[in-house]
Amino acid sequence: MALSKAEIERRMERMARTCRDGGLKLTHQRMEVFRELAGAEDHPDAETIYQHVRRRVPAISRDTVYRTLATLEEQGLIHKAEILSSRGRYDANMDHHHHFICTACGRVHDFYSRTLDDLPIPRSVASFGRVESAQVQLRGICTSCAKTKE
Amino acid sequence: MALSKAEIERRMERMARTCRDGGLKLTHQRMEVFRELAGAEDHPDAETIYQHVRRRVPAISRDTVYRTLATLEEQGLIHKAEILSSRGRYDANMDHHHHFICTACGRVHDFYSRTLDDLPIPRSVASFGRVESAQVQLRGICTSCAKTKE
DNA sequence: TCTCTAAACAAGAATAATTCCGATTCAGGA
DNA sequence: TCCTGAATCGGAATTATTCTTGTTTAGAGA
Repeated sequence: MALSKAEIERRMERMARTCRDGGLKLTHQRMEVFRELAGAEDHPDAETIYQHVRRRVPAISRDTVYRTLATLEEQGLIHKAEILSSRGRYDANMDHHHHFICTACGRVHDFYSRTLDDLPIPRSVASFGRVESAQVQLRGICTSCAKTKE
Repeated sequence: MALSKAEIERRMERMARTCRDGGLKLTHQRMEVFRELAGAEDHPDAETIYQHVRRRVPAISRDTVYRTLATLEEQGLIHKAEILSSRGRYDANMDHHHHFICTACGRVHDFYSRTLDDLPIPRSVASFGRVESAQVQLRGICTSCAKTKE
């Protein structure tokens, strides 16, 4: 079940409005990168987006795709999923725990919660596959980053 | 509050036992990489671990650190946090949602849950900082990967 | 204890994702 | 239409990670 044309158009319009409000130019490239994501449901990566948009905008560069994705994320128009930083982070704490991630400095704090260890998984998820683990990720600003910002 | 010597030793012993059981050699390098993580609470990345271990084992190579971390993770002795794959994944769905991630193929499925949108955050987290968003990550094997494995 | 061998290691080259840089183009306001 | 700063292009640079080749070594067995 792909997204409806109407939904895509709604997203395109919101994007155009946000860009205008933010003083960002509505370039052909920017719109096509967003259109690609607005119609996708499979969380594509930058390279995939680049390859698809290139069919419509042959001269577009990878750099533009990367820059545009970063800009759109800043504007709150898209999400970048899963990645904390470009580096993997390791941890020898094998007790079941959850993470608080500071979006400013990238620091990760573990925390524990019996309630969160045993989350109610919606029945609909079963259609995706078998769940093997569940973890809560909190994002925010840590106390030391909050201090330095003031 | 650093980890107690006793806890570190407990982890070291478990590591030694696991290696022996798995037919893995207890090399100096392997033990020092694990010791570094066993005593750390800050989720260091591979480069940081390399720099620290190097002070004790000057000739160790980055490759060994990377290989050892992968081996330790396979053995269930450490966690690799946050990273799904090496590529960022993008998403124009800005409604609050959660993720089911297939650990075999890396595919990501969105799902929705009012209950999960409003998780009870433990009071202790407040000491880390201000929480701005909460998201549940489920990991497992998706139906299509489960099929091809049979 | 000594020997042997597969497993593990070191060093640096290779790869992959992403970002930077200098030159060029263009969106949108005047 | 003209102008200017923002955005783009193309390729080089950077960063994290993995691979390759030759060397070392843990630990099994004599």
